[in-house]
Amino acid sequence: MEAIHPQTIALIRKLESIAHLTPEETAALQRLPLHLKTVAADQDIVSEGDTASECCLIVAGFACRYNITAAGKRQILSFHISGDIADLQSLHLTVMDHSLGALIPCKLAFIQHDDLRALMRAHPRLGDLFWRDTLIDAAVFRQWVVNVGRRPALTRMAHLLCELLVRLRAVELVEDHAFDLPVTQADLADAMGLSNVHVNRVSQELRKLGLIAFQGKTLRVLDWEGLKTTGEFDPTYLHLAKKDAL
Amino acid sequence: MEAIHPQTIALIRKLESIAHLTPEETAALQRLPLHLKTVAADQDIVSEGDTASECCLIVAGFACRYNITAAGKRQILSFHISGDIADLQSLHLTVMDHSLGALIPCKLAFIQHDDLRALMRAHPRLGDLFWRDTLIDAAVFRQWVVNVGRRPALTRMAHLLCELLVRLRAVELVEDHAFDLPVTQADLADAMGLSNVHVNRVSQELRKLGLIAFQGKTLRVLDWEGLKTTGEFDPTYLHLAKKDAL
DNA sequence: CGGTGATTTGACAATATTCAAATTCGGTGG
DNA sequence: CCACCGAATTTGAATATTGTCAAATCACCG
Repeated sequence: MEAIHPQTIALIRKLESIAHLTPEETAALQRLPLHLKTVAADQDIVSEGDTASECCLIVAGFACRYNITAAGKRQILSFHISGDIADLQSLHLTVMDHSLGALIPCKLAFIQHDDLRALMRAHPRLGDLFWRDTLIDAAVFRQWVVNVGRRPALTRMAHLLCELLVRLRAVELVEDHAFDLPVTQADLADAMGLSNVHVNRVSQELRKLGLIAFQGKTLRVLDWEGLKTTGEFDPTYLHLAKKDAL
Repeated sequence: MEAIHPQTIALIRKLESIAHLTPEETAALQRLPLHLKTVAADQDIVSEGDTASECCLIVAGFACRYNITAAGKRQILSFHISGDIADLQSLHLTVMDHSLGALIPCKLAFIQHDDLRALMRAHPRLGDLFWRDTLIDAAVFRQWVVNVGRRPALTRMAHLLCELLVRLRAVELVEDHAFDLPVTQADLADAMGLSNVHVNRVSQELRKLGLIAFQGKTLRVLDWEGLKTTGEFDPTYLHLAKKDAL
């Protein structure tokens, strides 16, 4: 009998945010064999060009996928939080076309592709759910294309913060409209396709508008409706199952 | 016995570009029930907010997925060509978070979700292949984030043209480094997050550099190596099975 | 406290946008 | 076959947004 892994709690919470799980499915997820690991801040978890035979579940921390252009500029492609399998696509695209890096120290749990495949064979609905998860991933990429391509800097930043709040709330990491945002303005700049200087100015403006406030590394949303309006934010693209309090 | 549908040739060619198909799989694809339809230029095929129960195979033409921002600006998210199932994601994300529109008159073949599900049940490898296809879709979105977020306009346009050439060549729509590009500069602008005026200037520069030439609506790549270099183009992210002549 | 990294500020430059008008292209009808 | 029409492309000038560089201040951690 395999052990029950407490690290899967985050994963189960995440999957429950996008679909319903049966007790059998939950139990099967809890029995997934895991290889635990911690990585320091600014370390690559998987690098562009690598051939993957396992997927990386973020148990705790804050990670991102990114690419470096020929000109040496970094573009962050997505942020990943507790419960995310950040490189689920490696199941069918074994060579990495981007890197996965830790933005702060992270607790990780690696799952062998073979174990995932066995799980999906035994529980086809979980297979569909994992597929759905990668499709939501893609929906987020699409919104980022819109954000970076067509929204001015202030709107862009508001939108990104809205997305983070909703995603973090889905896995119960938001309390009273406040959450940990343990990244630098330079990281945010690389996510939004802006310079760090400009992010700083836009961040100040969001604060002057009374929409947000920083208390150290925790971000408090002071005016959720205002932030959503400023960010033109519509959470449909996150395809959450529980649509409460959006 | 179901009929064999010639419209599936494009789909089969496309799928063969990203994986190998067995004769049985090919035969099963050819028997897929199709609803044929044609749409005029600038018509929506599926609109944001719609609930989908079928997927749209592009048999011929040129389509795009797009979003309109609150400020009324359009961001094109992807271009779709012969052989693409442009909204395969609707299989697991039934409400559309973006629209699918025809850029020129298109021949379409709609496939019911139920028929696709039956096909995948009978041929699990095809299920994996469709999943893989949506993952490549996501990989393209990621590259577009990089393109729009971190590459200057000239590089951005070169990269987009490289991508189109490689994708079109994979379905045998490129002859002698030339292909049909039946879209306006305004369409390209909306794909790259630029203004139409700037696209015009950048297009002129690519021509002055001797990298490309237009003959009406057909684009001829005069210097493929140069265009790849200018566009910082690495086709890995397209995850093609046949890597010849990249 | 001291030092390192993050944030903030200011001045200036570069890139891209907007607006408006001119030109070219492609198709259509006389 | 040519004239004409609307759409697409091209051009120019002025403007806006964002980037770059450099320095100053702030904040956290040992």
